Amino acid sequence: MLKGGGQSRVTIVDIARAAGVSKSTVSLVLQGSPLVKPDKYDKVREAIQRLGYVYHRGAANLRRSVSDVVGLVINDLTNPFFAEMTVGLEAALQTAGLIPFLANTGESPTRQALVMRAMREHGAVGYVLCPAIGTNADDLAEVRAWGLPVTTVMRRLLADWLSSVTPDNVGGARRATEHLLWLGHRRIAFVGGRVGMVVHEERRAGWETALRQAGLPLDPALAVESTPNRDGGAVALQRVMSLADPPTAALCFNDVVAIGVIYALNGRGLAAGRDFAVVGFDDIADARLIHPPLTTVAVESRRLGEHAATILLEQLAGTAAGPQHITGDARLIVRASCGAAGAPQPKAA
Amino acid sequence: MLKGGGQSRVTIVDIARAAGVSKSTVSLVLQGSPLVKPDKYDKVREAIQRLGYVYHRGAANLRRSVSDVVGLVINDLTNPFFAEMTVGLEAALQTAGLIPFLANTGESPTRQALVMRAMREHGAVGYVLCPAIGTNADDLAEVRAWGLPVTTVMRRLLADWLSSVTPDNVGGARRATEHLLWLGHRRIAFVGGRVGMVVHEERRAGWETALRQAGLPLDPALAVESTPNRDGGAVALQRVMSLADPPTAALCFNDVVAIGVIYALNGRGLAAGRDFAVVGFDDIADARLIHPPLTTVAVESRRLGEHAATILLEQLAGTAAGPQHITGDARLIVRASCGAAGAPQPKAA
DNA sequence: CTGAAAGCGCTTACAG
DNA sequence: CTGAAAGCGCTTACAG
Repeated sequence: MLKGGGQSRVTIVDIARAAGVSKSTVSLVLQGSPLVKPDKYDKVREAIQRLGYVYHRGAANLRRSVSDVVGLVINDLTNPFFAEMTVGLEAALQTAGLIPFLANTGESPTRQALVMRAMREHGAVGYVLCPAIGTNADDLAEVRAWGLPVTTVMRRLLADWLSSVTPDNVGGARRATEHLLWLGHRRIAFVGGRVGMVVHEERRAGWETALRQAGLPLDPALAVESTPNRDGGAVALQRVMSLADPPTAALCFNDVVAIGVIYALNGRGLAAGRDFAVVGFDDIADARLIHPPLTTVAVESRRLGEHAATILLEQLAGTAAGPQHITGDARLIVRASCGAAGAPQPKAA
Repeated sequence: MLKGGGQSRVTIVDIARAAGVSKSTVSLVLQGSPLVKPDKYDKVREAIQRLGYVYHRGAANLRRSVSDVVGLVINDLTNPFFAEMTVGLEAALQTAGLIPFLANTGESPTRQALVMRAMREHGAVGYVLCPAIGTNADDLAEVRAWGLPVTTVMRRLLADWLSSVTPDNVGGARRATEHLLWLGHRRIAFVGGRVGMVVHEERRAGWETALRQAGLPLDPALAVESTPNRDGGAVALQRVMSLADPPTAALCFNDVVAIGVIYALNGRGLAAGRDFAVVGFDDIADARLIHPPLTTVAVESRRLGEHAATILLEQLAGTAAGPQHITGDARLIVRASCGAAGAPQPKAA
């Protein structure tokens, strides 16, 4: 609200006067029209340079009743996984000539609503949304009423008007669990995350499916919730290890939780990959750098962002009929923390 | 460019008709003017709700010749340090009622220029810029010509028209080096970063100052450049350890480099904090979680972003005369990697 | 190939 | 307290 454009702004009228043409001609030059004669074209360009003219896209869009801004509404940019995804998203949209409004909601549904409305008032014609924890479909009722395309990414919401891009959480968790079973484990925990988070439900479902298909009983005590961070992982591990019949392996909600688990194992004098098998999910940058390197399910964060951009672009172009859904890859990457590869560093207990 | 606002947009004229008032009255209601009688006021609000009107801020700003958008141009959002800083920045600006256009340049000066121009065309009235590596003042000549306030954050540029917010790199590096000297080290390396990066120059200057004040000779072989990431840290450590007279301690360009150094030490059978002292810079989240916990210089990333927001707001309000400069804190945090605290985990060589 | 005129959605003096 | 009119910076038929 604060500020004007400085001293009186240079407009196409000024350019027209300086170049000795009408303002329509200037407008045509601005749009690269072939209708303008080269000599006038050059005069206009020269005047633009000389007067330091800057195109007022808002005015143009107002007249044409179009807009090229899209909203990117992200739950938590300080999480490297989401940051990576956002970067892929933003680059793809920018390449397509759209101008992305990017906002961080810090996992606050309230701020999310505020920000989406501000973007709308500024002409957003579509959104990519990674919803804040606790967002439900009702929170988006106002957004829905706008009738604009919205694509959720990573966190699916239960609403049929939304497009979505998610990794194959169920399949990835199933394959990871199958790998642990193949290594001979029979007591496999599922550690971390919160019931109610869609991602948690899906990954846990993959774990359950693998156990069921192996004919193993489902012990509810082996699935323990936590905050989805390192501390949560550490706490959850303590919980599960204090069971009468503790597990020998854990599939973790994500890599960050898995790293917490590895530290907690160290604290108990146990080494991941030797005394206990740990598998993560996401394949964040830290996964390969921690000791032992973390076996995990790789999710292509940047690609997920690009997929979301693709869907949004199709919706905006009107070539897509109704909401679209893309499921991204979730590939098991075997490193040392599950004990399948030889851990490179010999350690005394 | 793609898209109109869907089916014909609801405007204040529609609201005026529906509420049986003139459009000026609607406009006054929108601005919360006390001039409108309560009964008409309510009628208007009701019509707004019923017709699903959304305020067209672009049109309003065009008419008033003002704008509330500011540009946030960030080098690399996938780096947790910059992500954190950005979040502080964005929140502060949003709270002030501005609407921040956030863009990631991926360390590309070209993309940076493109993005800043696009923002300008969309009405940006000021910028906070964390410049891409390799940006020099000339790259910003066009930006400068716009005459808008620009605040750089973290990476200072040599240009007197820019405001800046930076941590106390020189002081922090000096204090860290003094601590290593106090612990008895005499061969202290400065590892990582690239000559030409202002941050590198400043931190290196702090290291040099401490050595000089201690009366120690400056051995140029002890300062080795690297890419500012883990791999760079690992490579740089190898370089410095292969000297005829290797160091016993290293001040690292940043924490990420320091973590690379710690891993490389492990690879040589050495333990940071016991066989070799390592100090980082930044205090990223990983610093306290790695083993051994990293002694480092804490930079308040979020605060830096908030400082930058403060400066920009003052410039926009016109209360600041000329460019402003803020230097943020840089506090030494002693953990185990420098050997001052007892490393908690006993390990065999 | 170029110029005069209308209009995008809003705000703001200015009458009444 | 409210309405008619002009105008922000642009684009787009429409004449010529």
